[in-house]
Amino acid sequence: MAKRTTKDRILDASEALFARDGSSGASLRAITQRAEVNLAAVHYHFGSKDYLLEAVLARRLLPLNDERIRSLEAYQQKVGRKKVRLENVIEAMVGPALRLSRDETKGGRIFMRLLGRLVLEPDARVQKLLTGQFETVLKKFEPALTAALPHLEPQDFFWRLHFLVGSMAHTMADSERIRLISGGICDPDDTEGTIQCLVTFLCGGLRAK
Amino acid sequence: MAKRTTKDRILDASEALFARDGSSGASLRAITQRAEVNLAAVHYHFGSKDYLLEAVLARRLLPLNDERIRSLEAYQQKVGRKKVRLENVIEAMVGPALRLSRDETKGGRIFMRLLGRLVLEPDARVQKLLTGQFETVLKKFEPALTAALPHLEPQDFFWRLHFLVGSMAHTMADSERIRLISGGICDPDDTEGTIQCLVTFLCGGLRAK
DNA sequence: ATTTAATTCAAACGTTTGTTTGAAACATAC
DNA sequence: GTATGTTTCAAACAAACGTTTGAATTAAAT
Repeated sequence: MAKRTTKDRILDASEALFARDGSSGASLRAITQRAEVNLAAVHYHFGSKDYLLEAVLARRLLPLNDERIRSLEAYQQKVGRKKVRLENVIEAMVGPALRLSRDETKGGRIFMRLLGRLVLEPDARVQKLLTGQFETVLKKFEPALTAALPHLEPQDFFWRLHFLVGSMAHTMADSERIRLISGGICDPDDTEGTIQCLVTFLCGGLRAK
Repeated sequence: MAKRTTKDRILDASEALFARDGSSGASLRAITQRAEVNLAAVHYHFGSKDYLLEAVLARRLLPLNDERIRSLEAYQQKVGRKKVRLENVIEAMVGPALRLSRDETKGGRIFMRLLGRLVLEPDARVQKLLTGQFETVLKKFEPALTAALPHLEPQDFFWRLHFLVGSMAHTMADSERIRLISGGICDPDDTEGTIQCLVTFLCGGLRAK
């Protein structure tokens, strides 16, 4: 049995506490205590609290965006020169993200909550990392999206993309509230059902009017 | 000229700094310095940092939800027994919120950024306040929404409401990113245009399939 | 076994944190 | 003008913060 290294234990504990208490609310003492690791280990392995946060993000985000792009390219290869279906493009975009948000072995809800919090944090380094990641994905998806939505003006196109991101982020980050407000009718643990429901909604909105 | 009281100055400064730095990232010293007020004034007027945050929220949220409910009731009175149009119901829900988010005399973007951050903060008192507010609004809107969307299963109904909240919250909280990713094509300062664009998208999504 | 590098540890550093205190300043009433 | 209640102020409190240090420990290499 491969034992978890000090570095991984710190990353796991940081992810959980940054998500719960915010990047300034979570203290290194609380993190190292949870990780059962010496306080100074953070600075030894990561350099500072800020670099630690970056490492927590990178560990999940880089594989996620790889997966998105791989999904899209796989679909594009499959359809060849035929017309792309909007549903499939959207699925390639939100599917991997939502699956990650429900995969507890990879941070799951915890990481998504953290991500949701960081989006509104104006820290320069964090913002650069996040928008950089998003732009990489957008660049890859834009041709397929415009091909599937030829009637949309550029202005509406970007606005609706913006709304899409909002729905997706909210669904990924806050998975228990839906259970509450629906009185138990909706089950966020049904990942594939949630994805399909979201894709339907988004495609309806993107195609509107 | 009515001069701003100490209490108001503290509320304004808190709103700005809580939004920028988070509820734990913003220190009372930074707040009182910005408000040009003595440090102890916070505890004299509000009791503690936590109660201060509550006061910042209540100042904006209570009037907003009053306005939403008033908008809906005004529309319901106008149409009488005739069939309600989905667009108008959604407008009554997201319109006041988005207008508030663009009204710089009432906190505007600053308050919305704060709100967006707090939604994911699991602090018990804050959560109770926020979900309580949302449930009040939902109770009022639910009949009109189900009337305008009779074909929707309860499960889909709540999921799509959830997606709606996500798009709305994201649009309110993060008004500059859209300018960036659209390369300047979209203008978040055009409040009514943004509202119409959002309402169209949401209604398309709500009606989908 | 000895040397070298990598990692862990307890303790302390100087700041900054939220909160409290008691006196000073102000306003309002008699 | 004296008295009363409200608001402001500078100063201090203990606690928690991120970070640094140098020795102790472990692992790897020779």
